[in-house]
Amino acid sequence: MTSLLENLNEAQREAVLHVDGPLLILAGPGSGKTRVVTHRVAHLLEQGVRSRQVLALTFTNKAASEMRNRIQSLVPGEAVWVSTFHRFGARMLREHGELVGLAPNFTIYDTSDSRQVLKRVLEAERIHVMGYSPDRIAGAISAAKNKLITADDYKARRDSPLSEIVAQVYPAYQQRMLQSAAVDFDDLLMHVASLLYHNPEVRAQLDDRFRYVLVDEYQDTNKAQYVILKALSVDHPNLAATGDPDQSIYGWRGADITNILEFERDFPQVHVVRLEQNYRSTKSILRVADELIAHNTRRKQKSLFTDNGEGRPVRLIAYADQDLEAGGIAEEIRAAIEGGQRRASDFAVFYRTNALSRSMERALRAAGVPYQMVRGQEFYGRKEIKDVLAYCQLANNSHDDVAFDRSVNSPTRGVGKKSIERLNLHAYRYGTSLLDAARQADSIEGMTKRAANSLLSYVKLIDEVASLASDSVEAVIGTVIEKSGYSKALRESGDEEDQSRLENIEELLTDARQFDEQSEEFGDGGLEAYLERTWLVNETDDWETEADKVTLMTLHATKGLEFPVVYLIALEDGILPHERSRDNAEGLEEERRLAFVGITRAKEQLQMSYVRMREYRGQRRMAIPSSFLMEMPREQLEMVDARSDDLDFYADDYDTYGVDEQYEEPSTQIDVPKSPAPKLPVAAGLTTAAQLAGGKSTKHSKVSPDVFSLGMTVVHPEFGPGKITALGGSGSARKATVQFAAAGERRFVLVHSQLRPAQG
DNA sequence: ACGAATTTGATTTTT
DNA sequence: TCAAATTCGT
Repeated sequence: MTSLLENLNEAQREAVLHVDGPLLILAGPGSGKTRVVTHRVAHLLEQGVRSRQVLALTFTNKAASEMRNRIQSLVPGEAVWVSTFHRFGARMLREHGELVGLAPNFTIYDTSDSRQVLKRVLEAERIHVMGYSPDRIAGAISAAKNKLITADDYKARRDSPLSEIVAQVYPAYQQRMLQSAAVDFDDLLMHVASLLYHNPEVRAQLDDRFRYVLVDEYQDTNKAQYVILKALSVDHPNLAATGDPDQSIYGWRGADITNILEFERDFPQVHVVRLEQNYRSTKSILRVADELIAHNTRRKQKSLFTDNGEGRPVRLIAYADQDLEAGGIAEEIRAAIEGGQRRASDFAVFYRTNALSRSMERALRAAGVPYQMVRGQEFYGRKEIKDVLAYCQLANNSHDDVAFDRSVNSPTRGVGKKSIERLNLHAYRYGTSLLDAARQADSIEGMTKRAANSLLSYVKLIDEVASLASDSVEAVIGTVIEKSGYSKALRESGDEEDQSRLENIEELLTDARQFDEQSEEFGDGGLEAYLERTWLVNETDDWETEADKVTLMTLHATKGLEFPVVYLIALEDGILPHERSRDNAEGLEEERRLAFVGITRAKEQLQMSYVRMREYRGQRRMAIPSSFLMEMPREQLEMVDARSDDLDFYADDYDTYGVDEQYEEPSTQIDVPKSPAPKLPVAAGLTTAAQLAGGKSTKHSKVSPDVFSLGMTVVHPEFGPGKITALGGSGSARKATVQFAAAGERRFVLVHSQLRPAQG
């Protein structure tokens, strides 16, 4: 009991001790929010609240699993339900979906799947799109759903041609989705909100079941999420929201900052706690952030403070162009690493748009500095993975026409465009699914004998897969891969790319096996559960945090993270307030928050920069410094003009921040290296061929994933000796990237790999 | 049905 | 500029 409150400040303690009634935790950056939330859950359980009655909702899987783990370590053995909003929505719809006309075995379409459906509908309904792209139309539908405007409620506005299109296509799209027993991401929330609204008994039942609801990042909730939360907090109004209006950066995705601004109005008896002490950044960094964000109007007054040291002044540099900017930063990072003051992983470079990473990447590569980009390329989104999963989806839900489309002719089996067209017509005419239409392939007019036969054997395969559904997922996917001829086609292809596709498919099989093992232990397995995971959990959720590499990412991706040294680049008009956002006040404020979020990620050092000339879409253009720079305490910034050649930034001996080691800064020149810097010794420490010999004998002995560490020399029976260059995840999810002497770089899921530490 | 050629259009992207 | 998406040609 006492231990729970140890090392908490006054405000944190207040939040942790709050039990009944609504609670709003306004948590500034670096204020120990997660600690407060997890400790509060532990405290609730100590007060006799049953763990089944607690529901914690997050936006990302990463946040959910972090919270889950931290609660677990505080109160072992207690099963609190921590979930993303969308997974929660999916779970509710599996139970109560019939109330909104949804079959329980529904499929969840990702963005590209639902875009596919939309295009179909636009075509089938012969809707004049008047030059609006499907993406644009989909965006409008999504926005409507986020605002909880249903297809029936949607009304076209006279002044908006786009809304006229939406008014036509939205109902048709929604009908098509329901027919296919499918939902898109937005539906997961909208359907739940709607069923809670229309079914008072269900609402009451769930309100009772989830007595204590916690929400993370409340500033990012949209209307649908707001309504869900509200509905779960009528009879038991114990909603605890944590968030920070100043970090609301997803307005463009439907997040409504009003939710957090008006929480107190929505829940009159709310207890408000402000977490204002920052444990992350130096005073100078915090001051810059604070002064900038003070220019926003839609916010809650907070006064951030820190006991940390003053630290170095925040630097603002003007470079001549982007290559000098990137080169200067890369060189500085290289020097700090080489001088031993910093590790590569201490550094992060943030930018507004992905396109800005290019020059930075080039410069880092030239300087021989290892880096990683947090990318959006997700494992389950890869073509081959989606292809294989489509068979499973269809076996699970025979109405899933998108899955049919995707799988019916991949690998190619002689069912071409013409046959599909006839099939479509038939299905449309008789109102059946494509799969059911295919069952009657031989009686469809115009269908060639060849195509009909192919279709019938395809249907047979799907039926067989469906009959396996109660088996292990591994068996299901294994069957698909073999009997569909998918792996055969890849094996026989000479294409290099197909080779890696094959590997990915094998990784999928491994992933399925891992899922089977886990569900054996904890229950809740089966094909549908597995599919749901592929739809709602993407692999980028655990990127390699342990890798000793410089991190490059967009500002949006930085939320929740921190780095000792941060470079914020391209602070230019039209880029950081982005040109598409700066016209309206609302948009401009969000851009400012984006800058605020970026700045407050920095622990010890922050450098902001802009250039005078930027190459943009092929055009060289004069760049104007961001207006945000004028809103910062300029007299406290260390301003540097990189035109002068002999600058010595660290000539003065600044107070170094806080408890940290006082390190010596190299006196770095800002001018760009004239010749490429020497490459890092990547292959250093590799095992010799002699050490390899013993490797194979360890092949089947189990090794705990925890024995592996960064930089460790390892041996693989197939690929030989290598060195671990990156590590991520923990337990059975622990993954490693290995640089092999002979076989290049490869990634492994450690529990399943044959990777072993090298002996000797 | 595939690869080449060309057209287009271009923030951010938790799910 | 440049990459993705569509169309074209075989």
